[in-house]
Amino acid sequence: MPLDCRISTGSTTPIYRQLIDQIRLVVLRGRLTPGDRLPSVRSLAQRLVINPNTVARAYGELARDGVIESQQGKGYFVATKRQVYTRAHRRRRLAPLLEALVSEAALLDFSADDVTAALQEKLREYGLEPS
Amino acid sequence: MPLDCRISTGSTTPIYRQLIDQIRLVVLRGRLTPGDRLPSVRSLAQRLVINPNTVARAYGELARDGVIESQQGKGYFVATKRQVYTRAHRRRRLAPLLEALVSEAALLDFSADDVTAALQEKLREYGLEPS
Amino acid sequence: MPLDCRISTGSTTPIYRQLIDQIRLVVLRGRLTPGDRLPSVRSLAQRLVINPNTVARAYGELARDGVIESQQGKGYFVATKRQVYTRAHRRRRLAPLLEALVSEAALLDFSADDVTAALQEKLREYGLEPS
Amino acid sequence: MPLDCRISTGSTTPIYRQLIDQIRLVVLRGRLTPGDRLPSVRSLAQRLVINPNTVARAYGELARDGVIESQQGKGYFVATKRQVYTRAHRRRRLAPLLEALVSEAALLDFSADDVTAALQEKLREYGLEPS
DNA sequence: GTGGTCTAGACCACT
DNA sequence: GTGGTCTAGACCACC
Repeated sequence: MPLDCRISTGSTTPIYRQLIDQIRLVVLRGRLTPGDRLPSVRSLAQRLVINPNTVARAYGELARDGVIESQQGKGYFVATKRQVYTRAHRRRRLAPLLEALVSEAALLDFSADDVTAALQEKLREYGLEPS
Repeated sequence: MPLDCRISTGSTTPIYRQLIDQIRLVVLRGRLTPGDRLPSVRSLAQRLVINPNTVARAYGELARDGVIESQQGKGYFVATKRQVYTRAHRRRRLAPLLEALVSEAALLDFSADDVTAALQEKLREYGLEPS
Repeated sequence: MPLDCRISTGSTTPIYRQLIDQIRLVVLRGRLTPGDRLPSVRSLAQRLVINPNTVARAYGELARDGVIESQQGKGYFVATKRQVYTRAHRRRRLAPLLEALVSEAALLDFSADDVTAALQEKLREYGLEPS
Repeated sequence: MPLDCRISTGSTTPIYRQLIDQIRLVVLRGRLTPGDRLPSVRSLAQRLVINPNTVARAYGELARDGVIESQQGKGYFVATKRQVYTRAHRRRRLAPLLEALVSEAALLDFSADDVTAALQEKLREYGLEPS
């Protein structure tokens, strides 16, 4: 049972973004490993009852980011070389979100402990446990 | 030395948003206190070499949020009554930012400890110390 | 003790407006009756510690509206002919405020009973009792 | 027949405010339901013969208030989750409008009964019947 | 095609 | 002088 995605058409985040995020997570969690084949554009589109172009776009962007690779005529596969981001790159991507969170928290007069506690809870939700 | 703002026109975050964030912080830090007058729309625009409409938009949104107040023909002033929010309201406003942070952190394969450490650092930057 | 006004300089409503409203009310309530003399511009300004121009402006607008009358060299007096507004005029002035109230109440999902009850309370605050 | 708005350019209330009020009402009355698409900024501007920026401003403020939501590249849609306010919050938002109404009514020498009757009428106009 | 931002400049009302 | 509104037109990002 490879890749069970759940799409909500009513959401404000576009479908192709939902696909991208879910596939990235599936790969990250190791439920699909390097070399595994993804469902074909058409089959996934049919299963999720969405436009094949939308799936194609998600696959395309994932390929551009090096998460998956296309093999002409065969389909898309999880990339063999795992994407390695530099520490700096990863921090740079996280920074604005961290900034937004803390700035809003400060404005709302949350204490440092409140924010930290809320973060722990949300991390657990995402399966990220402290060591 | 009233309200030294720094605007980067090259940034992806729009100018009016940069203004809003900086003014919110200045008020939060107490460098401008209730009743203090802000620079006039036109003078600030001239100083930052941006369009007065852009400043007006930032001021307008801050006023809608209750951070500052306008007095016709006199200018903008830091709001006298500080906004009071309910616990539920505050959590509801923080939630999407927390969600965005952790979801991106998971995608980037950060450990729970990494995120927590980064949060602590940013909290300190904002003057929020753990008790 | 004629005309005890209370001015709040911190308020967002300009001082001259506060003066106008308070004097209108005092006349309306009959605490100053037609022919009564108002404090001189300079004495009232001194008492309230505000700019004489502000008092002059308030008096001027009240005179323009026919609430008070100036007698050259003698001072300002409550108008002898009481302003008579037509029913239509008065309703026209109240209408937009009524519209604003009910429209916001509807948006906030208040019941008709809630709004009516809140109105009764506020009317009592202003000394307007139902017959 | 989607969203018939009527704009009066002669009115003292700004166009963008008229738009906001009318759209709020249309949503409230259920003539547009959650998920429904609003006319595009440019098409509505063209239809009403006003500047697109004016429509954009109205849409933008409605979005900030959570009445509608924007989906990049797709358009504006009636918000799916209806805003939930606390009792205290709702009363706080209604208070200044109530104050304005009663204060003006007192100034115009309306009786408590007059104001109450006028309120009942307007409430009925908005479909709010007393229980 | 859609919304989002910014500029330039005009006119008004208020103080 | 101040803020408030509106117009005209440009450029970008996203879908």
